Amino acid sequence: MQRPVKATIADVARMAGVSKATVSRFLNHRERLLSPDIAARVEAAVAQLAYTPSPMAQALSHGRSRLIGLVVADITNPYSVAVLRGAEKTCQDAGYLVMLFNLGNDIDREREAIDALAGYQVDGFILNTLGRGAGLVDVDALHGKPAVLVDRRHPGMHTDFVSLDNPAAMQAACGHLVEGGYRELLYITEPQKGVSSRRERTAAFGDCIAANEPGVAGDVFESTGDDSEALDAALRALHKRAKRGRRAAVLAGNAVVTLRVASAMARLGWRFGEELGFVGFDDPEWAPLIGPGLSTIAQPTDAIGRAAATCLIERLRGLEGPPRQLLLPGELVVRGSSAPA
Amino acid sequence: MQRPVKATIADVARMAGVSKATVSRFLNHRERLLSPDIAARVEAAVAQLAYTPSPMAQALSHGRSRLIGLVVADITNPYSVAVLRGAEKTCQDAGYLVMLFNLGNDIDREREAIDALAGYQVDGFILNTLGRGAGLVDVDALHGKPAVLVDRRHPGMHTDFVSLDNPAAMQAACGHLVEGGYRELLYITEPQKGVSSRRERTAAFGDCIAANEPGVAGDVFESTGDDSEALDAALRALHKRAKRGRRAAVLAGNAVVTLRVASAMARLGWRFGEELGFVGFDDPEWAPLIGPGLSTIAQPTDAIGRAAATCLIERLRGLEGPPRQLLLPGELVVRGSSAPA
DNA sequence: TTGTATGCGTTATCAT
DNA sequence: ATGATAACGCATACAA
Repeated sequence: MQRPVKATIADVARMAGVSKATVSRFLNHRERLLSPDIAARVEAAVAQLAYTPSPMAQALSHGRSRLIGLVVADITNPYSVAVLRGAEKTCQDAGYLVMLFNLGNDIDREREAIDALAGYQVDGFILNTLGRGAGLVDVDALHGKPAVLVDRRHPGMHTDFVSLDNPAAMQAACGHLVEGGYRELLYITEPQKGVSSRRERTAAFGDCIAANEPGVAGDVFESTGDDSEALDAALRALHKRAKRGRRAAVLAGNAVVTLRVASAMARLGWRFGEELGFVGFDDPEWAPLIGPGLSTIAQPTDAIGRAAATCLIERLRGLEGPPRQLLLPGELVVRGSSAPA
Repeated sequence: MQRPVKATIADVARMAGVSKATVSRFLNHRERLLSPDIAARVEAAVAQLAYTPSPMAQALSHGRSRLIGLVVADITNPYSVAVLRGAEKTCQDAGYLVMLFNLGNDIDREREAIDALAGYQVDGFILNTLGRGAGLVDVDALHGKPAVLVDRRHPGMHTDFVSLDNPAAMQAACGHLVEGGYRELLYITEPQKGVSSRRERTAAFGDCIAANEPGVAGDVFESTGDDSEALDAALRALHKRAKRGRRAAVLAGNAVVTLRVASAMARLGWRFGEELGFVGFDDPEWAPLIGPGLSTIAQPTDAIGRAAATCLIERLRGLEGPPRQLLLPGELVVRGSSAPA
């Protein structure tokens, strides 16, 4: 005796003895008066049939799908997942569903992702992609739909942008180390390529060093996943400089680099906070468990995701105006790895 | 001079000088002969206009959306994300897009998630949920669409099921510890409640102990996130038993528990492989970095995700037959935490 | 083989 | 205030 087929607007109309148009109006334009008795009848029918409009049909007709396309460069990245989580929740709460497209670090598929998502009439995009490469989207590849960029800017695409306040975060990290007596700093980042967040952090690191010269010296090392020898060598060189009476510390550009550095320290038999100080961007759950605990810059990932979704939804509701930038503050989490002398 | 509006089948038909039906046939039923010249004209028009059918319209008309609904209990869980990654990739490769719904551990929203997804006409479901609670879906809540369960079975819902081979994995872990000379085993799991995978692992642990009695003794402890004292006490009790000349080891039911145990060990000032041996389910990236390295049972998460998606897509292609079970083998990764005497 | 007409479930534009 | 009807973009019986 079950109704496996969902009730349609026609069913409701028939049961209420009115036209489909009336039912539609009841649902969408409650403000406009409809005679109370008719409204009551429609309401009853809707309740009885447990009627819910088909989002697909709505999308086809009215243009809006209540779908948001989320493109992420690499879902393996815990940062991306953390952001995704906040964004998805906010979308859900606002009645939007998320369509996910993972690029798997295939930088050239960005355009493909946008197009696939646009095919499903998504109302807007949240983009956490590299912002470079062959598949790079120009602003009008978005099919006229609004987008918000997360963590990484795209050259020439001026849309809303949400990210960590990289300069402030880097300054907090550097300041903390300098205060702790560290004088030789090495910033280790993934290859910058064109990725805006990496460049911003590296630039901010340079600014911090410049501001503390000549007492403090700094260097930058680009680490790739496949050359642990180079990383070890860089750490040894840093340590050698420390030997001349200047304490040395490493700054890691993200959690992936932090992991590499931790592995290198294990290989070298060194301890965080002893041979080398350490502060890393991102605050993974395992940071407290490595050696004396890793000091970190915790990103407000959840807030970033929520802000991105909120930003987009505001645009979908018609908010006009120039592109906005939301730069959220990071939080310095002090643990043993950056212990002062 | 750009065309911001996507070409429709009508545009193609007009340009080719044929009817929409002919275009549709050209796209969907290439096998049926259409006169070569007409086919050529349609093909040219399609290419020229860069025409792509609207999946939404197709879904509305033809019923199929090429959308797959993915419901996950908690996207914070790295296991879920790892599975999601494999599944999403396989779906993409098969031309399906993934709609994501995260329950955020709100066990009662499962039904809501299914309904929301079904509203968008998803062709099928991949479910990595708890399988209990008020919102539990019965088999016909799926609106007649196929589903595949991942990691957790649902009582009374017989659909395809993909998961780690829990008994074999537990046996490998226990066997390894017993061989290494460990005699007092403690299995620490999240509260089992009704979750099938937790129950299976606990049961398998019991079987392993039984098979090794009386030489080996085992106990089970349910750990919640908010009572570290209880966990510490359990570890102390275990260690006390070890003192009587029987080496003791902990088995952790998943990565979350592993993290809790590692914190506890740090609090107690104990070292893995010394005071207590250790093997944990799941192989997080940081496992090598905790103490002498944590021995683990690595789950083939990517393969599980791929298998789940493949399973579902086969059903979508019409595969009939009784529900299938895919039990994938785990891999014992030996590190320092389970060093023999 | 190809074209015409209809339906999928809604919303919106007209009348009434 | 309400109802008929035409889109929306596509697929498919049916007619030719």
